Amino acid sequence: MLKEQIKSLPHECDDCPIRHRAVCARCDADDLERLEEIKYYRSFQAGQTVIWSGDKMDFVGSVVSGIATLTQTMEDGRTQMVGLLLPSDFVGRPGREGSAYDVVATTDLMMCCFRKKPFEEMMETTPHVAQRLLEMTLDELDAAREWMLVLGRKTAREKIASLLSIIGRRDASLNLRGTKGPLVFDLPLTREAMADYLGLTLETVSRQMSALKRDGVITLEGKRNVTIPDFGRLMDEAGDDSDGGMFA
Amino acid sequence: MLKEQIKSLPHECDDCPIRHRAVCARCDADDLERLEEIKYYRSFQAGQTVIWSGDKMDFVGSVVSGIATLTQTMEDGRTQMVGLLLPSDFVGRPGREGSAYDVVATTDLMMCCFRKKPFEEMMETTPHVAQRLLEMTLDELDAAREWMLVLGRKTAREKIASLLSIIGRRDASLNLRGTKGPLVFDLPLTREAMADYLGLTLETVSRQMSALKRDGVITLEGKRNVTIPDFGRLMDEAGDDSDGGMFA
DNA sequence: CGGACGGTTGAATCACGTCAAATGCGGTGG
DNA sequence: CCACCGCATTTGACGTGATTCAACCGTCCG
Repeated sequence: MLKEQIKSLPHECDDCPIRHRAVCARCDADDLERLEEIKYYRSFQAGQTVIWSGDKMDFVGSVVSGIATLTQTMEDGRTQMVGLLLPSDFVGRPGREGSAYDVVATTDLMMCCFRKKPFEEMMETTPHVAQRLLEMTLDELDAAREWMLVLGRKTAREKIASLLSIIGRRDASLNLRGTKGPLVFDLPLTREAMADYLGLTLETVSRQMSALKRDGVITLEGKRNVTIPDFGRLMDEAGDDSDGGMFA
Repeated sequence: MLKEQIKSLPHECDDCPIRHRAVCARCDADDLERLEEIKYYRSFQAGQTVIWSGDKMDFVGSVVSGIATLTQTMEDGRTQMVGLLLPSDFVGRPGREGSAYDVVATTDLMMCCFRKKPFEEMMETTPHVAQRLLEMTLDELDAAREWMLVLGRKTAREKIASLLSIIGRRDASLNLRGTKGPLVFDLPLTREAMADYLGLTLETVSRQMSALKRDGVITLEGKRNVTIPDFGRLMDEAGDDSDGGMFA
């Protein structure tokens, strides 16, 4: 798992796994050529901090593979996750010096970075990048707002079910599987990270996971491998409309 | 208060109160001319619903005056506010048919609306609008994330203090007053709306307001008029760094 | 006057947090 | 191979902050 980094040699954009979803999704060949000039790859090990809140950022970029978290921390140590960065998600904000959040690699992580200054210039001149970034930011805003409902109004059990359904759905859409039949995936988060995501303590997370298992909503193989026998059931537990909002 | 609507006759953009903050902030004379052609004004009374979640939206627009809320509701009636729309804030999402949220006028409200189709076309052709919208959306995303920390990790008392400091600060910046000396403003929200904002019950809101009053953090004149004798003290109660992040 | 509405307050309950101890597992070294 | 450690996780007992349910108040308005 340590030497995975070796295969992290620079890709060509053409065969980049996030080519069609990332901030560069709408770029044409010319745009890509310009991007190639200002881009570079960086890899991080699981647990490593990508940026500290308040630190100066001289790049922006996309998650190519792996998972990272965006967290905010209060002086007394209480922390809340405010973003979960999956492949194709964008990191950093054009037009701002420092990072507003801690960014931490949860798994081994590969990032495609762009030097910030030239990237900002490119945003002014080529519309494709800015358009796509707007679209992605609007999506993130919607996700953040859904998350606010979870944090503000759902019970612990509903929160867990919501998280599992989000990850399960996202995983299914990545792997092009439908939501019929049992859904199996690895939970890429520790109990503590789940707690930070949901505004709970890790003990409560653990208890509710056990409860969902006991009640047959989920099955666990080891601590991290989750299977969902009935996705509709999980949606009910999450308190969500179980209408067909799949593949959003 | 009913006949306020009468003075709501169409403005010229030139003397629009939100000219320099709204989505049109960066537009030049030519851009404005194009906008004028697709814009119209709509007014709403306090309590009126601007759009229901799921309804088709044939416009986007800016809040010119008054306050509106963005809320999400679960089937069983639990509701969470996910946005507080103050003058200059943008409503609606280009490239989407329906509204994802309920939008409700909290006070009497004036909106500057643009027909959606032509607005979307304009976004493609004139960069100023899209650039400004991206900037505003990124700001909203930051606000949503700060709010997530409030919802997930703060106590009831801290939540109330956070809300008061947000409204107080915003009010001070609108009226060009500093945060030195006592700060006085009208609370534009009912206890219930505050509860929906903070993920609390209205009883808890009421109790904590009383507690903050009892402890001298705030003073109330009637139910709605708040004065903050010491803003730093309020920030402490909110659990925020009381550093000088003013006028962001 | 009476009813609607927003707000306050009290008492009882409960969901979740806190504190503490136990379990299980992979890794490391003897 | 086994003893030992570190770490994530589970589980239990207990405390508490926020919700729930309910009574009550003041103001506005027909």
